[in-house]
Amino acid sequence: MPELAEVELARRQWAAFHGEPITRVTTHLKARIYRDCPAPALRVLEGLTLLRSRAHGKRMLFTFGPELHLEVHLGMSGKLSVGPQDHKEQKHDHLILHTSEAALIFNDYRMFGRVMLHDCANPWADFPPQPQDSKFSVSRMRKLIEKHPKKPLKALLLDQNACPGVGNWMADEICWRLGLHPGVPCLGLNPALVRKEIRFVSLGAIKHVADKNTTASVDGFAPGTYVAQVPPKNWLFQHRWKKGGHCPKCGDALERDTIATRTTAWCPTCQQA
DNA sequence: ATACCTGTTTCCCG
DNA sequence: CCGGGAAACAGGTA
Repeated sequence: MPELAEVELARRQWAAFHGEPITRVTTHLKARIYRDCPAPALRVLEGLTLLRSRAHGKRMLFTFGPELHLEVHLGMSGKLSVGPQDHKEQKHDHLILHTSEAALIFNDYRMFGRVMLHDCANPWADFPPQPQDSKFSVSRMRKLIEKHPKKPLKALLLDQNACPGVGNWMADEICWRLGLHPGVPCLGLNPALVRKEIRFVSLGAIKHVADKNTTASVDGFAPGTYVAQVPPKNWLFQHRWKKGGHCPKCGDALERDTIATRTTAWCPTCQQA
C-alpha cells in the first residue's frame, strides 16, 4: 500500500532505531529487489550505526555515514517492520538489519520494491520539491501544466517528477476534490487550485495515515503493534474500491475504469470532463 | 479458476 | 528526441 504517507510511516518504524548499531545483516541472495546492487554488498552495514533517515516521495534513505546510505523503495507490496531480536525469518523477508534488540525487516512478496546503496554525500541532490515543501509553488505547478498540455490530469498527478509521492489512490482523491474527471487534459487547469488539492491530500494523508500511528503512545513502535490507519469517511479513499461505492459528497454511484493506465474511481456527478 | 492490484521500467509506436 | 500506451515484473487475495 505504499504511497507517500505509507512510506513515511514505514520510515518511522525503522527510525525508532536511529543511534543503534547494526550487528548483522541478512539478505536473500536471489531476491529481485537488489537489481544491480549485489545482496552481499549490504553487509558493509554490519558494525555501522543507523544515524538518521528521511523520505522523498515513495523513497526512503537510511544514513549510516557521511557517504553511505541505504535507499529503499517499497514498490507495490513492500513493507518495513520491526520484529524481536530473535525474529523468525518469513518467506518474503529479503533484507533484515539486526540490532542488539530488534530486527528491522524489509518484506516484499511481489518484489517490485528495491534497495540500493549510495556512497556519496547526497544521492538525492537533484530531486524535485515535494508537495509538502514550500518550493512546491504555484509557478512550478503552472510550468508543469504548460509543459504537458495533452497529458491527462491523473497522469500528471502520478508523475513522480511532478508530484513526488502521489500514487493511485491519492491521485483519485485529488481529482475528486478538484471536481474534475481524471482524464481531463492539463491544458487550461488552474495551477493554484491543483497545487492546493495536491497539498491538501498529501498533508492529510500524512496526518491520517502516518501521524496517527506514531504519536506519543510509545507502543506505536513496539514490534507487532503497528496498525494501518486510513483517511476518514468523508474522503473518497473509503469508498473507491467497494463494489457499488458511492460518492461521499453527493451519494451517487462511483464509476471505475482504467485511466492513465491505472484503475481509477470517480464520481460522474461531481467530476465533469 | 480467474481477475485484479496504493508502482516502476522498458519497449514500442507515432 | 518526445509523449503515451502496453507489457512485464510476481505472488497473494477476492
